[in-house]
Amino acid sequence: MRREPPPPPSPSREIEAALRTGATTGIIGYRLRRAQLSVFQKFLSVFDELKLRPADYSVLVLIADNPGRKQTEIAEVLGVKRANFVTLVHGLEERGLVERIPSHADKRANALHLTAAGEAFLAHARAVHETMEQELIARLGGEKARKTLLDLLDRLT
Amino acid sequence: MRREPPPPPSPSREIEAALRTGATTGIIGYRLRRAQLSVFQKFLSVFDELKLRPADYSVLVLIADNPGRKQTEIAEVLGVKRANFVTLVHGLEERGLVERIPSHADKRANALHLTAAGEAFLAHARAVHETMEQELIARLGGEKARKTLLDLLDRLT
DNA sequence: TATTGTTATACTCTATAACTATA
DNA sequence: TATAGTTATAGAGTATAACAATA
Repeated sequence: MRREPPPPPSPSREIEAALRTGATTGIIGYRLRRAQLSVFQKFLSVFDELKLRPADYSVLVLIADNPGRKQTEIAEVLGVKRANFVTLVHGLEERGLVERIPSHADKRANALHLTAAGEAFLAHARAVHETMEQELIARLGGEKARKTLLDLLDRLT
Repeated sequence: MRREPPPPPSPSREIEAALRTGATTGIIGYRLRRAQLSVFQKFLSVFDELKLRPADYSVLVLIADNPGRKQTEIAEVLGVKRANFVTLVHGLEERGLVERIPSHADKRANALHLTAAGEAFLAHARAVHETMEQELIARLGGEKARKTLLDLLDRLT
């Protein structure tokens, strides 16, 4: 049985230790940012093959669960400006995953739907995501820990 | 006693409800991002008068607790590229908060210190931050909840 | 008048390459 | 050769203003 090689002592480790102790221990925003960046980095590497960014995935999920909604509605829920949402949804449309169907009830609006290809693609993406999610849950220490985390995060939002 | 006016039912609320239930309930990364953005937004509004961004504050705290370190060391711990750290620390230097003292041990390096003005400024900033932190802790439900959150976040990092 | 989608634009943050002066 | 600081630059993400078509 091989031992893990010990990490080399480096100045940055000393400083990191200092950052994590003493007067700076309780910086919630800082720890939140580091954790979020770490999870997003994981997401990017896992979804690299699918060419899906976090925003793309959330848009696909939201359209799938709420078909026929206007661009403005989907964008608002995700906290994306409608001006920036245009580029996002056009990219998904060019890949044949999303359809922008002109609404006959309101000729200004586009109703968003997934294509058949989009549904199939999302099914695969959801499976990939579920695997990642299970790994995160394992790291947290189980389902109960996940629920605790989401509850605490909601109180900050 | 007046009742709060009920929030108007809007399409976005319906969609948000859909997002928070069903198949998309457990997206840890999404919830993490929303909470982080919310806390950073709070930070920006609270520190607007001090013209301090989150990265600025963390740099000041780190220099104060680890005086004499090189730029590269501080930058690395914070996850900032040393190229981008230059602009950051120069800004703090122009405001008279930080000194870049050429190291005589290594003529390539700058040793970072806070000026007297920087120390005073940081003392004030720390007080402001502590107030914000206490508010976050209250929202979480107390010290124990904060400890639980930081522990869970560490497992994701 | 207000809203939907859109374009244009700008600002911040982040990432890489390349240079200089030292080591 | 490698490292510290620096400059230049490019790419995301995000913000606002303004326009045409429609409500």
